[in-house]
Amino acid sequence: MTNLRVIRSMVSLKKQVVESLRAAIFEGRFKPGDRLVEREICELLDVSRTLLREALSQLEAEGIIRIIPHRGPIVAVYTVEEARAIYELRAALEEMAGRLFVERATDKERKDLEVAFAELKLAYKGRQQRNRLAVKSSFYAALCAGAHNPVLVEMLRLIHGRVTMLRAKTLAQPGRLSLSVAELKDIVQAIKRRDADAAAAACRRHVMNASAVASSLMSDEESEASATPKRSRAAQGR
Amino acid sequence: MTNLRVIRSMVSLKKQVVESLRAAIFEGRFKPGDRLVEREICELLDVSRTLLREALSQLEAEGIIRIIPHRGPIVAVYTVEEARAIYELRAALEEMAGRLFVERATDKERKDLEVAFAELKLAYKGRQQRNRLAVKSSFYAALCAGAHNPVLVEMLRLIHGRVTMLRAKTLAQPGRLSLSVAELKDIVQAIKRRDADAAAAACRRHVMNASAVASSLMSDEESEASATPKRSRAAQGR
DNA sequence: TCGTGATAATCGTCATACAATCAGCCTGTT
DNA sequence: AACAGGCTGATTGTATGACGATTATCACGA
Repeated sequence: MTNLRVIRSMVSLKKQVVESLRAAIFEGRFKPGDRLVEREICELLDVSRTLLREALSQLEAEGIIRIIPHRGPIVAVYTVEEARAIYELRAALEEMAGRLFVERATDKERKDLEVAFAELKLAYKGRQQRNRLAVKSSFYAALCAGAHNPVLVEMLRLIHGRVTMLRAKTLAQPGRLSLSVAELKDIVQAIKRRDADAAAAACRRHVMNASAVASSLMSDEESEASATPKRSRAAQGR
Repeated sequence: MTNLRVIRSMVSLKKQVVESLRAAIFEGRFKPGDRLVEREICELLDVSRTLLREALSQLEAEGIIRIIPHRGPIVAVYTVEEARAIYELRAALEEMAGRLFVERATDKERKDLEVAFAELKLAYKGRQQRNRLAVKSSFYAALCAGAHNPVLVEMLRLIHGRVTMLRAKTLAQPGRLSLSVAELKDIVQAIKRRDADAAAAACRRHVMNASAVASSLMSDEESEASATPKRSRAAQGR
């Protein structure tokens, strides 16, 4: 059954714009707090303001930018406490995913997960940063697929977006890599044993470790920021 | 400290449009599957298509409408299995909220919750449907406030939106009311005892009961719907 | 130094336009 | 009668340009 379909992937320009902006932000080409002036971005992407604004609306709904009335969109800035909240929720959701996977995944899905993990283990030995993100993301995709809960997957997508932004700095933490692989291995093994509680616990542990690293980094940076005389920010009326 | 602020409730027209549409859908003025033709809605709300489309984008992100390429937006239709997924996630989130409330709520927040529950108990004795929704929503608001996790609250908002749509039919289920109050009472009491596990369990139980009712109703309706041949809508202009 | 007003930059919203696509109808052919 | 194909109208996707409203900037005078 070869795929005869015509390209037809006219993915509606708008989606292209959304993805392009999201990618740009995740890659750090726009940093938290940066203003995204509409006309500039229009020229950059070569689309109309109408369309761009629709895309920005969507990104705001995803929580990766904030649109301040009459000032325009800025890349979202998370406070330490929001970061904690994000990881806390992520822990709950991934715990749930791990448990559901054990309860519901088909044999094929279990196989897929193991394959994804094998690839991940391999990629983490190498040195390419790029590859790692892709591989990790496909590991998560496999985990999500086995949970058989589309709404959970949707929420995890949102949360992972926010985590990606937080991780902008956390990345490339020395020693964290091998630890991370070990944690994921725990998950995979618990799943293999069909031990739902252990899988859930392993998922939660993995997130909480990541959270600990991230939040220690963030608080460093925060204190350093508050020590630096920062340009005064306009009061946001309450 | 009187409030001198000028009205300034220029809540950005766009937000008004979003809220107006959301309310209309929740009230059942548009039903799942209905097409939302852009120009008609424009006239209805007396706003430009530009603005309307931004609002629709946002509603799509919230998951209460779906935009089908080149066919336009329709009110979201959930399958039985999506409904199950929604309640499943809601259970997990509210369980989390209940637990966090016990762990973190201030005395004032605990008091607020009890007040909200008292009002709810009262309102459920009365006969006004309207009031009940408002009161229940403020009960949840109190619960969320004490959890001290803004991201959780955000996700719960999304989920509750979907539940509201599912509940369009589930509502006014006889006997469910007093049961529901009893379940909420369990939550409040567990919280009063500062028993996090019990509070979490009570929250989960409450959602799972609601889920059971909803899904039995839905499956009834589903079988009936598949038996009835759907009618096509006729064009009115002649 | 501090207000204060003028000025520029940017956003919020609108009206309009047009190509691309979809849905239903018509028609001609078999 | 059935059906392929084409025509037409409705609707969406995207672009353009405009204009008032609001915020930010900055120079200027008390």
